[in-house]
Amino acid sequence: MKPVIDILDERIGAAMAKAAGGVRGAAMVRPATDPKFGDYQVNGVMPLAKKVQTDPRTVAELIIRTLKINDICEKPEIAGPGFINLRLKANFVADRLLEINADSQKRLGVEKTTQPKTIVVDFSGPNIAKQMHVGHLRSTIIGDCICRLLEFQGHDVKRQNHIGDWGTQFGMLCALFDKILLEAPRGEAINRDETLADIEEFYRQAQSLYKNNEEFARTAHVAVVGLHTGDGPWVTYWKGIVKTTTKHFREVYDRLCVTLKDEHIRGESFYKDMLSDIVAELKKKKLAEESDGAVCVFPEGFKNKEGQPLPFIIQKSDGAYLYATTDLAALRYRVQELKADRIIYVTDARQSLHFQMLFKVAALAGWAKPDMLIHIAFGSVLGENGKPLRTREGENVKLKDLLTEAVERAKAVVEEKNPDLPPERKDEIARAVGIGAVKYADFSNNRTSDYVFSFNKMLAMDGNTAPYMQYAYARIKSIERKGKDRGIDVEEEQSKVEKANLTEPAELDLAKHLVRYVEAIGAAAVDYRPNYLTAYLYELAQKFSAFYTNCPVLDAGADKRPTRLLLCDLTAKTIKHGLSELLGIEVVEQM
RNA sequence: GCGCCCGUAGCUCAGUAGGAUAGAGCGUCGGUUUCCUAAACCGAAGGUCGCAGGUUCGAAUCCUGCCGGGCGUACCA
Repeated sequence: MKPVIDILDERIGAAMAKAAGGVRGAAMVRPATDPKFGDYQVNGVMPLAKKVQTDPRTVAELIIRTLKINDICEKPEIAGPGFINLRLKANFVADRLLEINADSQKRLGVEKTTQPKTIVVDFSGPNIAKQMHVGHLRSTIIGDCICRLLEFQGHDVKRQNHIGDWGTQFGMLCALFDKILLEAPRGEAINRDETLADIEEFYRQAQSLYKNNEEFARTAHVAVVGLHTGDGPWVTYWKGIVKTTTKHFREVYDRLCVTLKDEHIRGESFYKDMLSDIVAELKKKKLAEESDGAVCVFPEGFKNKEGQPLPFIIQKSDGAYLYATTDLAALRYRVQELKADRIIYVTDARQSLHFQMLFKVAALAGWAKPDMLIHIAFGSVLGENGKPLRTREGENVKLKDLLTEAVERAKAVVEEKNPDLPPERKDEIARAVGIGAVKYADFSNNRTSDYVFSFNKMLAMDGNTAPYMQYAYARIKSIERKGKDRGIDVEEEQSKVEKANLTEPAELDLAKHLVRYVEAIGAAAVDYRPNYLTAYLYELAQKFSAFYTNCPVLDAGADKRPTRLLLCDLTAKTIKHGLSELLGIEVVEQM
């Protein structure tokens, strides 16, 4: 099914070309800014009129005269300085509704792209030996949403979880493992089931020992070398740490309904053997040079505080490599081995300079074209005090704790609102609502802005929140249940609709919005902005609520009820699809 | 200093290649329940879109300057 807006754009575009005698101009069909202007408005007449030096309203008249559109719209109206307003015919909307309902692929009438691309999405990227914290939330869920959107559009998405699993800090940690082993009583092997909390404690111990104990520091250095060369027990310790931590990642991802799996993990260590080659190649290409002992690329257009060229450092003066080096290696790998047409990096906005430089250097080296590299930046999660969210002790808020609190708070609301539900159902609702609220609040904010994290707001029943959306869905499901209780065969009845009967304003309004799901997905995907999707869904839920209060479903007459059941069903399917397929938020049948 | 982002209702925020009278939610005020979940719905009040110029048929949106805030800016990631 071709999106309505695209059909309109084509038809208007053709009529415009005729009217302007070959002078080209975009139709610029947009959703109407106000319902009283209809459903869509044509913004392209005025620029075109300017080109042909004619009064815009006269041009609009000419366009309308040749325009063949009465199969879709009511008579177009010219308004204001030269807008053409378009209002969809109820008949057309009714037909569309049935097409969406008949969509055998269950895609709600949304076509796949005709130009599928291979798109690498780099997101989440937590660190080994540490718990995931609130700083990983946005990258993880926004990245996941982008993957889901692109995949639904038909692209080949390659998720890459670029975890921090390499670096000198692991030398310390491995050295501590070794120490514990040596000091353990004979026969008592190191506990292989150590938890992440243990590892975090080890981490603290190791840091302190490293500072205060020379022998330990030496062992740590040996361990770093050992990790590189693969000698000694070091790699075994490291693998154990990785295993324990990734298990924790998995738990968090599952809880968040994020589609990241173990096979998407390709951490920094994966690229360790490519780093020297990256430096060598950049040197060979005369892009990298030595400066103050470090190997640097000085891409044009970047300046430091003193106005000197700003370096992109790829090798430290002590010979060690940096994340710049790893990122270059990863980038090259993704283009050359994963055959990426596009690479999307989902990280916080503070890293934008790094990515600007990375992309520039990659382009200079000929590893990628600039327009295939995209940094999707996002703002910070702030506490009520307007500063980055932290615990009272000033520590990072652990994601696990944050989600647990969200679920607990949701549980309290369920207990209050619906105390008679069975306990396991309450838990299910609390989980969906609590986790959903955290995710939805993040998605519904503008990606690029910081936002203030507030359990109270995200769990509110009013407004653009997960519970509101989930409630709308649950109410529809309740209608279906009630219908069945009354002996109405809901599926049968709506499947027999041959012509949707959209006479009530609330019905037509809801139906029109359902037809436009594809537009919301397109808008969200093209700018990588989940909030366009949440805005659409919220509007859908609002329109459903209006319909719900104005149009009885089960008590409607035989001429009305089938269409209303159909509207309910398609609304439920759209909400469910948007929430659970595209945003990764669970819906519940009952709240 | 330079660079990036931001400044929209009392509060939190939307505003989809510049479009018509700038929208929600919270809060405030008023109304709706013998009726499919009131975790809902309807209505009202509330704005010099930081300030000043500019570009043009038209600017919250683009350009310039200023004010205010956040972040970044050579060997952390």
